[in-house]
Amino acid sequence: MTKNKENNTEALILDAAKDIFQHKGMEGARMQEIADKAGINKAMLHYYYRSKQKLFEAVFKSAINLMAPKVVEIINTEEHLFDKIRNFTDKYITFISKHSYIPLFIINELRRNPEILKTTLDHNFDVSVRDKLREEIAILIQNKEIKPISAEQLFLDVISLCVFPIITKPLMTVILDKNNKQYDEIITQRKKYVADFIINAIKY
Amino acid sequence: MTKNKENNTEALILDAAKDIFQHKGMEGARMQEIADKAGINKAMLHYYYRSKQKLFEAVFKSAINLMAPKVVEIINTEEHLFDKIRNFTDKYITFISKHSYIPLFIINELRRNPEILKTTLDHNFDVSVRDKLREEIAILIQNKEIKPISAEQLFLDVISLCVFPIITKPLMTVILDKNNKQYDEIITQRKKYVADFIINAIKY
DNA sequence: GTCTATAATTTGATAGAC
DNA sequence: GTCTATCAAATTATAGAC
Repeated sequence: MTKNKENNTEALILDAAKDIFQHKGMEGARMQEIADKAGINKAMLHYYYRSKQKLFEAVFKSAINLMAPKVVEIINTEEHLFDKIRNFTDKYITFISKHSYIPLFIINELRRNPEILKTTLDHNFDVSVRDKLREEIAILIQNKEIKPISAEQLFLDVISLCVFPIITKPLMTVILDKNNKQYDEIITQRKKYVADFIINAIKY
Repeated sequence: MTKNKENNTEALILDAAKDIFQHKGMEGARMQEIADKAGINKAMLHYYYRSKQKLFEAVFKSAINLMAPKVVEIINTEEHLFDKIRNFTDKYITFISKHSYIPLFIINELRRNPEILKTTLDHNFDVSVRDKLREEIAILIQNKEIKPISAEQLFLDVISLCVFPIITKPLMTVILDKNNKQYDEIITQRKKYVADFIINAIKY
């Protein structure tokens, strides 16, 4: 069937493009390299995606749509905040470790083009999710379960502690004088460590 | 004097190259753009630095030599750990805010070329600094002033909480629904907030 | 839909005059 | 040391056969 073949090649190209773009960025990536990785001809990239820019945008959207739901998913559960934190740090560190190139890819592209998110993220991360977290925190503060902190700062803390040590692995292995395996073990330990750290920091 | 003129043009080129490379990366930067910014001819870049790669390396070394001493400086004081943390987070967030493009520049280049640090950083961040921090933490644990934590994890915590929210500003303004000014205010508040957060997390 | 061949442009680098 | 002019290579994009 023609339709299957179309989808197959198109998906093949996108997979190859993800790999190359996410590792080398927009400027560092070469269309020829993507074609080679996909095992097809360079002309096909233009047949399906018209230009390098359009292909890149498809990859970027795919990256955003992979990452954003993971954050929302856990915030939207009905657990106690402390359980949310434990769940999130564990799952998110595992997830980011598997896709360690994606956060940097997103951060970099956003610096090049700060507008690109406005057409992509708004639907995933809408007002209700933010408000829900703010309310939950407000109640816990009232009940004196946690210290008076802002939801924004806590959100930044959680994401920072999970993501930054993973994306800076090449730097941190040198600074901390660890080999790859030793550093991976440090990251594994963080799955539990970070949750305890945060909860100790905010609880009364 | 000829010598002055030499240094002047050379420095002019390096300044322009810092600006362009640190914002656009190795592949995104254009020699022509650097020449324009320096107000001189493109041929001059090659006269002083021979190739794009060599010019880039000069910029990278300059970035490392700007960042690394700041970390060592504060760790090497004789203050109590809690004061070190307060001092460091305050000064480091201020410093990184002023040079917000440099951390990402270093992280990205290290991913492209993980070997480059071995000839640059080793002298700045040597064994004695690491050992000193480890010892100090060991003593505080023994004295039951802080919970039993590893120096490596604490180091990662401190750097992550300071740097990540700054380099992800374009992403976080959208997620948290803040404008530039509001987000800068959040970062300013972190100068005190982060220290309290960390100390609460580790103290008995 | 897929391929080969090639056009069109960009860009790092150099030659050579002053 | 500095400039103009130009080369040579790389790279995106397209034309056209099958």
